Amino acid sequence: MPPPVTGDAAATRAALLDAARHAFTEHGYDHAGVREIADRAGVTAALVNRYFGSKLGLLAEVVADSFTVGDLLVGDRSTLGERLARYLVRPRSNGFDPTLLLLRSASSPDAGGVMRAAIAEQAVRPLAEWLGGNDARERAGLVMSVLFGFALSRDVLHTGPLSDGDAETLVAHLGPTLQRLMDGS
Amino acid sequence: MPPPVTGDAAATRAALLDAARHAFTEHGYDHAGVREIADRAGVTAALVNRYFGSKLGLLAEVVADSFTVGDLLVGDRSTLGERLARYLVRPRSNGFDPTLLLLRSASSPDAGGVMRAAIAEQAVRPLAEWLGGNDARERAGLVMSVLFGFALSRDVLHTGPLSDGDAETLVAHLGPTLQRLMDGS
DNA sequence: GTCTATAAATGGATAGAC
DNA sequence: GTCTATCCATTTATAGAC
Repeated sequence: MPPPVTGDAAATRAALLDAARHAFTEHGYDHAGVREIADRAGVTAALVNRYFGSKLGLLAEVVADSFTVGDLLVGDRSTLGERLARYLVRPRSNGFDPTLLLLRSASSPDAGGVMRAAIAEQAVRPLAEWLGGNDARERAGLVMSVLFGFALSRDVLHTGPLSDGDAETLVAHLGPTLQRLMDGS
Repeated sequence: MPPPVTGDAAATRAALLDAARHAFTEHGYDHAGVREIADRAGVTAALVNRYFGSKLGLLAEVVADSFTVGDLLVGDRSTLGERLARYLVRPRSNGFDPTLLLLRSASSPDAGGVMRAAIAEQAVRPLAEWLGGNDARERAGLVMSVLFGFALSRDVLHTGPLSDGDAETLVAHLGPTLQRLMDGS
């Protein structure tokens, strides 16, 4: 429900992108309709096709730069495990969340390919290079799988102990798990 | 493509259940059509409603006992981590796979509730009781999240290092990770 | 630039014949 | 018991008016 924009193509495009980020996060690609997205942006569905060609084109633009992990790879390396764990157990926001968007769209026949490519190029590969050492690609893949698995269990499957449990307890178990995977020990 | 069964209600029901297990595994609940399921069973779609009330009723019967973890919890506890890791990295079968069915159906608005309940009752809770000790529920939830995360990354996201990588390398990292989570150390 | 109207396809469910 | 025919809702995409 951003203020309805009228007459400005760039602003309308941006409003549609923002609405799509929210809708794809909330419902996943398949269950977010172009009508709902257009409504949130204050326009009609025809403009999705006009500006992005198709619903899939809209998704492609959304995920083009949504999964970069650069922000997480700063600071002391020996404490990254704990920092990742704290990032994981943070309260869910109700807006745009790339991880949730991924989990809820990955099994879509239409969106699957786009999502897979984005994760491989924007997350796993850069993390493997940053980690370095033996089995860097395998370790990077495993680290990402732990992040995805936790988010899936907590926010999609609503596994009680992970969504309601004590945050510090979870960090105490998750932090060392991630740190060891990254250190390769 | 089981041999088309005719005239026997029990056999037809069983054939539909088996076809549904395969179709839901392969495409997920939303993208497996009742027509496809009926075709695989050698009958027409009307019989799905006749025997299961609705497509969702068919799913409910499929998942009623599909996620029990009893089979995995046998043998020496100190080596369960490695055994779970070997189970995880096994070659994918092309038939019924409860984990894959879960991952591909969990974000469905229709099927989500059924899947969540099944995982909580058939997997997380029994595992927590089996583990015991401090933070048993949290540790059980985390163990399951690692299993799901790996399967998701390997079989849905097709993360290269996990699907193509050396099995022993993956077991060497995954085994201790799971063992420590279960031991709580 | 944006909208209305509609095309075209899909998918779950039901009625009734056999 | 099983099938055929049909209904009804939904969704993306397009044509053309304003």
